[in-house]
Amino acid sequence: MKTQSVREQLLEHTLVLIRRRGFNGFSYRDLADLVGVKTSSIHYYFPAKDDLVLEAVKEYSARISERLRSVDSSLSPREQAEGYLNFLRTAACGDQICLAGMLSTETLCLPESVHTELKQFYRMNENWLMGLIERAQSEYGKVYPVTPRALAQVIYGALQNGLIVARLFGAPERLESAADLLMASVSE
Amino acid sequence: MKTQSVREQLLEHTLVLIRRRGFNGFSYRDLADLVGVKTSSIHYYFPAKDDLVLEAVKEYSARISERLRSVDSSLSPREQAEGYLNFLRTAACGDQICLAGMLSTETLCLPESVHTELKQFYRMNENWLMGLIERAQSEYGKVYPVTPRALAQVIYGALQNGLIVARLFGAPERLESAADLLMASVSE
DNA sequence: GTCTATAAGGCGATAGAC
DNA sequence: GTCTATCGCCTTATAGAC
Repeated sequence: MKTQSVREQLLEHTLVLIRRRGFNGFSYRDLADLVGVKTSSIHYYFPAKDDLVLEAVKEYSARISERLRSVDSSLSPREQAEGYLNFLRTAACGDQICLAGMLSTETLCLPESVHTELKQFYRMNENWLMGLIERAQSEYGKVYPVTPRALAQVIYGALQNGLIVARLFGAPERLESAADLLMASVSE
Repeated sequence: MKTQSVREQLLEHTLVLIRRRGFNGFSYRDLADLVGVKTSSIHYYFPAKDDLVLEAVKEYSARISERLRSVDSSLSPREQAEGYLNFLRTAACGDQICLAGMLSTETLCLPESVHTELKQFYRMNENWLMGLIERAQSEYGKVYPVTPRALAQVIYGALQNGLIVARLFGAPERLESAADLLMASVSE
């Protein structure tokens, strides 16, 4: 466990708070107590709550981007999908959903700058899944009832909802219907 | 426009407020101002905010239940699905997502009684879609890469996420990828 | 039923000492 | 950088008059 600066600790706990309770579901006091500072110290690093959430979504997006980028593309689409799903399965066993999935329901309460980041996040994940599907299509000659783009959007949306519903039902296996469709879509 | 009792007006505006901004995103003051009463009057009908949200989700669920029940089951699966989608398309053109889709992200802030209603709501919609898919399977001899139950869960989750993302992107057509998969799944 | 008044505390945010 | 102190407002909720 590496030592973190106060700013890093604030951002880290903000990620957790948002993924658990949403932008409107936590306060500066909650965050300050977790880090062990006073609320006024948060304002030193993040003048307004909008600044905090913007930095949080940028950080979260950067982490997922790095994770996608680090996937070994010499693996088969099936193996790549399995790795992607195992990451989501870990989340489905806890009480945190995707940060973007949470914030996108709070769209009307968030500034344009956050919308921009959230849209980019969705596109990044959909495009990555679409790449897998297209490769399975060209290499295995698979045929789909809808376009690879539409299928990627459906699967990604179902995975997002799967995390939400897994937590609601207290049943991580709720993610598996979407996982099954993804695996079926990229398998030979 | 029928005259509504104060209680009915409160519930009606609560549905809109939750679908726009979520449970943590509106206050008794917001609601009171919309109806034109004082906040203390809300407490007369709904002692606590938890009571208000519970009644709201029950009312919303009853409306969707009635809508599903009233679908003419002599229509083809394709026609039934088209009607279901047109209802969702109307929502996707406004700024309100599904009430259950919104509240399910706020699970950790809501009482057990609301969880129970939300779970029942998800099951109702998934079962209805599964019925369509199973009928298409038996009547048209369609084969799916996953079970009808899993496919119904995937499609319903993708439709829920579709409403959220349609609003985020300001693009109602974002719902169409999930709509396309549903239509492909129930067409001859 | 609806109101006024108020309780008791939480909210984001700022000023200024250290 | 972090603190104390405070501002001004909002929050849910209740008591009691009408």
